[in-house]
Amino acid sequence: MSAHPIPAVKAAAGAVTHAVNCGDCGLHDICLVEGLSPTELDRLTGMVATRRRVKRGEPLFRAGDRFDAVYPIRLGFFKTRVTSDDGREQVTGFPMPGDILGFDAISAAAFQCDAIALEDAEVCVVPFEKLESLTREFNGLQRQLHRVLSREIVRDQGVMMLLGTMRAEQRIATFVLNLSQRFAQRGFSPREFILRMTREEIGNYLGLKLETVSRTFSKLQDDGVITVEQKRLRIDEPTRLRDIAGATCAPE
Amino acid sequence: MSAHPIPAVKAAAGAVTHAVNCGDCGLHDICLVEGLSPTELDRLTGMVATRRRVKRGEPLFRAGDRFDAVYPIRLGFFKTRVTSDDGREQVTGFPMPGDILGFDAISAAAFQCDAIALEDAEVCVVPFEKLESLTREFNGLQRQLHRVLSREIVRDQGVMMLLGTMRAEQRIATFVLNLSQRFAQRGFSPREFILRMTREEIGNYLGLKLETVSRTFSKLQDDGVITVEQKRLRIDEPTRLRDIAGATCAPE
DNA sequence: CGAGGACTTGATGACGGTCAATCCGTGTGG
DNA sequence: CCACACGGATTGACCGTCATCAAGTCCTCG
Repeated sequence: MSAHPIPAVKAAAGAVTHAVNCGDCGLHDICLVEGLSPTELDRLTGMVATRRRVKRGEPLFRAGDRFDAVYPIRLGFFKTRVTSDDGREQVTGFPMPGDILGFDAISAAAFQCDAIALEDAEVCVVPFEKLESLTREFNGLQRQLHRVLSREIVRDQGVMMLLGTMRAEQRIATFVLNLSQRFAQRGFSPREFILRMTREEIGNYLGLKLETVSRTFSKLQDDGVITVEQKRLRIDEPTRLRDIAGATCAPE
Repeated sequence: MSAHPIPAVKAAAGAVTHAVNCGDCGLHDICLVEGLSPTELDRLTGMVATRRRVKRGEPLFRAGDRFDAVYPIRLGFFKTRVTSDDGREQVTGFPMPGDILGFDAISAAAFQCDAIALEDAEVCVVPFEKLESLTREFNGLQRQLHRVLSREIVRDQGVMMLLGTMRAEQRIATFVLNLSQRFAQRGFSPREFILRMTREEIGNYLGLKLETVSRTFSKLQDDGVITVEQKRLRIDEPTRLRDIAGATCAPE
């Protein structure tokens, strides 16, 4: 994988400063930007002076790190995971470009989960204090921030439904459809995409073991519903996949 | 169970208007009120002109209802649940006094879950538009609102951990400890309390069947860790219960 | 006081977990 | 450039946990 060109600016380790324009970002509908006036957009853009690159496998932040910014994703897949005191891990999501990382950190002023890049990635750095004060000026931005926070809560409800009530096959089908929809929202093919995460990470997220994930993929392939080879996945029969998922409220 | 006295004021069905004082509420640390200045408190109180009573088994709201207020709970236990298109249900929480209902509704301007009273209950009615505009005036209140929203997200992560990685016994132990802590926060005994929900509701929340819940309670009782008789539960050996729960990050 | 829901307990079986062997693809170093 | 090593993925055999089905008891509430 080719390295990102190194920007010719002086910057803190892993931090990059360069021209940012929220209006040109192409992730409008998903990020904070939806429905803002030009003035609001300008001010938001002015605030996001910094970006940060994260290399594959590296954490953007870890549970316990001090919170002072949220991170809209520009580029690349992440996983978020929480770890219990006795060492069990739970993957809580696979955020992708347009999603915003860090909202779990507001309540305790410290991050509650790890955010690990699944591939070389880039995020915007939005200082949260500044964002808060900006939302006091602009109703539209405030509204949007609350919407995004609430969307996160709704997403989590969907994951609970998934973990609480679904069989293995249903979980996998739901997971695949969810990815498909999110790719579609972002203008990518909903029919064919790359799984950036391992079977183990998928399994952990879905409350299954990696062997079960693998077996279930194989079964769905035998049934002609999908084609999987390694990380490449194609949905051959969306309708049947949806039937298997059971018309569920897919998380996110 | 004796009926609530009917207030001698003209009010919408199920709605009651009477003097409210957030400062006297006794749910400070949990609700929106924490750390507000007297002025802020006054204005918040002024906004919460209405309370609403909900009878046992009745919904405070249902998925799809139009959103215009959030509901801090004054009195009584609720359950929240989401329902998938194909009819599966998932209980997503058991909010109690001090918790606030309705944040899932912001994103789509409609509630995404049902909130059902598990006993006769009373909530404050906080019109969300007014709350938003008040938070634009008062930093403290804004900060607190964001904290509460974020706390909800963190709570959900804990539930995912529970559903994704724990065995039945561990789930039950975690569930009991969680209730215990929340009772303690509210000034009630953490050692002995009433389970307001049925075994089936507990099971649904924990991703187990009601028989498994019953059996697991019985086993923990045989082991001398807790005493359960019907809805009454006592924790006899907190330490062992914590061991079983596995020092987990207990949701909420 | 009666009826129906809630709870308990037992017997059985299925789904997914566990353990293990093998294959594959990728990236690394000689 | 090739060989090898290692992590990831697949597949099989077996087993355990929890779901399912069923019967019976006990509260609770009307």
